[in-house]
Amino acid sequence: MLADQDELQNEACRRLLAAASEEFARHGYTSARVRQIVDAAKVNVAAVNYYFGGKEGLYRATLRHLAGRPAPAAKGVANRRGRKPAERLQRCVYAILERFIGADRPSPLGRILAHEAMDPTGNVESLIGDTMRPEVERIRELLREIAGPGVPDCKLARAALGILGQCMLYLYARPTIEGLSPGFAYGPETCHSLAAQITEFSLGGIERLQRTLVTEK
Amino acid sequence: MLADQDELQNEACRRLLAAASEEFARHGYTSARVRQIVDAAKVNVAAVNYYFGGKEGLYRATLRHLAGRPAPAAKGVANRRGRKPAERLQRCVYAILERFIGADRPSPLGRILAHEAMDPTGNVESLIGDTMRPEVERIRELLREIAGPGVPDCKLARAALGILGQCMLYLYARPTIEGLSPGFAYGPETCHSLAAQITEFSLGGIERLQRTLVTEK
DNA sequence: TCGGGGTTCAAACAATAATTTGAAACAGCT
DNA sequence: AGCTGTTTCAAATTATTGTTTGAACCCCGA
Repeated sequence: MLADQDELQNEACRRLLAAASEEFARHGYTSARVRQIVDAAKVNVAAVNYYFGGKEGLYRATLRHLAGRPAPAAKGVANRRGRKPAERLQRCVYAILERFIGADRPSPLGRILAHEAMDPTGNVESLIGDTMRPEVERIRELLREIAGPGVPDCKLARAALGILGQCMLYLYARPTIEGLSPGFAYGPETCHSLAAQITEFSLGGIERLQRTLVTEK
Repeated sequence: MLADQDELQNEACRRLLAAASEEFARHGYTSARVRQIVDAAKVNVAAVNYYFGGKEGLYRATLRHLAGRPAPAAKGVANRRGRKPAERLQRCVYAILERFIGADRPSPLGRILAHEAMDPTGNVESLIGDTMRPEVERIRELLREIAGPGVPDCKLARAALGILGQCMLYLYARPTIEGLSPGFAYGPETCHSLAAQITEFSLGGIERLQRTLVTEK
């Protein structure tokens, strides 16, 4: 069995990881079939045991491999000072969409995490938290900046989750959405226009939160 | 094998369907184990074949059983005239939350549909559309009523999906959310306060859509 | 009491899927 | 070429899971 850092040295390993990403993304850990993976990877069945020690080992390696690479739009971009908070929010939303939904094709990591969220295997409890939490935190900071100190923390937290929810819908329910609104198509432009729409919508939501707060007082 | 309408006549069938709902909801069709189901139902393994002709038959029966019952908050309530559109929207959102997320405990139908959305088995293509589409349609009509004729249809459609997305997050990602914000707890009150928050937020979003449209012109 | 439909049961069975194995192929080195 | 360690392969093995079987059971009417 290979050491962790050797995972990509080998051609067979690389194809195996690529195929595994696809299969696990489509079906989740339990429903994924190693036969399917090795066929797609054009590799013998024994290879997964030889290199990764079994299905679960391959799963863990896949997770490491996918989560290891940094988010497509790095932190710095969205956080750069000197931009309006609204614009930073939009960049942040775009980054989430790109990372979890995928700009050109569905993001394997996103789908795997979605499966895990629905039906945890125990292999990623921390991973989910570690990859999601920063996103939510960043949004919440931005919202705080936009909304000012008046809006209570709990409402802001839920608003942040709401934004995340709007993004995640396009990850979780892609087949459903495509069936539901035939005009809707996932394409390279989708991420941008979605980010714009979600941001706009959410800014309005925040404004209204502020206003109703004032009214209540 | 029993005819469809006899599914509930029998004590064993009832327990079987109840247990199946739970198991399929937790893990989805493929990952669900019939042994798990029959154990929980305190019924012999052979029963599922005897009564339903197999795992898939049981799955279909479960779906019929769950989807057959009308939505907890019937159509009429949300659509009653003489209320402000905003209030009707909130009732509509609440109905969705209650139906798919569940007021007291997670809704099995919701979770099964979520699994299907992620990884379709082909047993419910129509069911998903049939249960989701009316909700989205209703929301879109309400939004049209609220937003007036100025906002283009496509933006309204996405806004409706966005609202649905905010709701669905709490269905899909329940374990994640609970892990992410420890203060958050699902309880009987959750549906109401969530509905209020989501509605408020979304009304703001719509307002802003109107305003930016005007500005653009 | 008897007999027969409907139901339950433990055990056998079949099908699917993961893992292991031992031999063969390969690459690099002397 | 001959040796050595690594990788690949088809086939065998084991594990898990869904399905079937045939006997036992139960209830009810003749």
